[in-house]
Amino acid sequence: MSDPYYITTAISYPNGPPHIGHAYEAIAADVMARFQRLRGREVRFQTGTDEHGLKMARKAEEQGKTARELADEMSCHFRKMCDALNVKYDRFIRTVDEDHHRASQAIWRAMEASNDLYLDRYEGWYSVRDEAYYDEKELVAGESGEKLSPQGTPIEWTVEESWFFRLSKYQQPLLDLLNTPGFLEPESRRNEMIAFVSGGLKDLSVSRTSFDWGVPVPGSDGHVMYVWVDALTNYITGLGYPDDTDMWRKFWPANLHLIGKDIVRFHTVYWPAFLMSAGIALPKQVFGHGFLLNRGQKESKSLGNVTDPLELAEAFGVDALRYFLLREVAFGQDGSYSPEAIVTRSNAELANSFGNLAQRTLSMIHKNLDGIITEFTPTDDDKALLSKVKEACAEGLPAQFEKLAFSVGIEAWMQAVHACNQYVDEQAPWALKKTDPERMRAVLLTLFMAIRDLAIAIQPVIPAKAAGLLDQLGVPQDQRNYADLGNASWFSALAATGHAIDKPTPAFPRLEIPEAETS
RNA sequence: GGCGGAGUAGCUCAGCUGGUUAGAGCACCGGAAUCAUAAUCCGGGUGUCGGGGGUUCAAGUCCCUCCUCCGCUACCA
Repeated sequence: MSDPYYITTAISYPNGPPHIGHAYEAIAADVMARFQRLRGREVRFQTGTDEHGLKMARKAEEQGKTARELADEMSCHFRKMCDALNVKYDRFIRTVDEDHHRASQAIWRAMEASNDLYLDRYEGWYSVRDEAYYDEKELVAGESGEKLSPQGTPIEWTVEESWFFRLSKYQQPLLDLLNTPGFLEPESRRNEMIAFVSGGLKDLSVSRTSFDWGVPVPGSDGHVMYVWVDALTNYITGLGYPDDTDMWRKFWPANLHLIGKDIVRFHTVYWPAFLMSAGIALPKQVFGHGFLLNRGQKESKSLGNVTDPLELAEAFGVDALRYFLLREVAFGQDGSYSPEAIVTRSNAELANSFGNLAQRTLSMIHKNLDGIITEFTPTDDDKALLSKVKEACAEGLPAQFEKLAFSVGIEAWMQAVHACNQYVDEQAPWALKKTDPERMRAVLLTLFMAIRDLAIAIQPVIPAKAAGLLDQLGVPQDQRNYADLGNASWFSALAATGHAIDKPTPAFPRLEIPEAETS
């Protein structure tokens, strides 16, 4: 058993095309998944779409389609986005999948068996858009005096029979859970949820009769599950629940649910309560990341500033986008992005610092050593550099990534890149070429070794570019894990093969800021 | 209304349990170098650390108060 690691993103509600926030979460999760794989762990990474609910049903109606047709069409966009962004999931789950219905009904029965579900009436003002009921008191007046939800969305008086979940019963266990160090991060979210649960919990309405686009409640005709019950269940569906599969035994409980800060409550209050009720182990960690703002502003259709993540990827490259998102924004906090910021960051760090380091080094090796990698005797300077690089790559970056502090980890890596450029200037191999060719060789090959470490370490963030660079170096595919950083003999092994590098090509071309669009 | 967070160099932000001249990156200015993707390296910051008051030998770092912004949450007439 190789230390299994199960990570999930939230499943996206596909009532519109994917936006930058979806891309951000998917990329962050993918980076973590790749990171853990490269650490030698057996990883399972699941993402997908949450397709049930009244909003989807109505949207389909508007478009003259069946809900299923709309779901098929929209879900596809999300899957394509993942594929385009090099997000390598093991399963792209859809809540319309047959096994998901089965799992949802199974967890329902398990909760029912615990006597946590009961039938009652629910009536009140219901907002379809918010998927929530409101008290009369909460309503606000619209422009023409009509009643609206606090969010300003239309509401309608609704009376329905509904199943309720005894959430109130789980107040104390939930508080204990939330107070468990590490369960909910970042800390600010933890405090919010503790405050919320401390304030008392009301039982939760968990079924609807007003529409049928959902998972049918077993043994209760006319009821479909409230959207969050089945949505959250996706995390265990993907492992085979309710069957006692190998995957289930290996990967549950999940190591990490990576979600947006807006749905922390569902994941750290409702979901654990459902699991406790059903007698299922709880996920080890939930992390609520921040939002990405477009030049400091939230994206919205009305502002007309919605960005298609695939356009960004196309304009700047997938890896540059991935690098930017994880490097620029402190994970857990909100962040801001703009084409200029992406270009600036990518050029400064990927093109100028790291890419150029590789290019200048490999170019000199190619020209002055015929590209041939050979053994050499390092001096103290060389050892000092390699030691610093190794520390950043094998310890600094991994320690931070483990804590989901991606930007801090990348910064540690960047420090090592700077140290290499500094070393190049100090050693000035171009001058040694005339005075001491043997020393020049040692310097260039020291850099060669450093670049290999740097490329290995940054793989989770920029997988395609890093692989391209490792290919240029001649590092075998199966020797690119973090553990290989500790392998001191790789260089000798490579030299023994008489390996010679080809004429290098720049791995990270400089980007240009696109012409300002007149919007 | 309550709880919590934030307000630090032009911009984005670090600054743990209070302690030498408050830091980093970007941008900007000057210099060096010329292997490299006009890339690199070195040097350059007198910032009312949101305002005011207080505690202390000493406060960005603690306390009070006010202002602004954000998050969660509640609700009265």
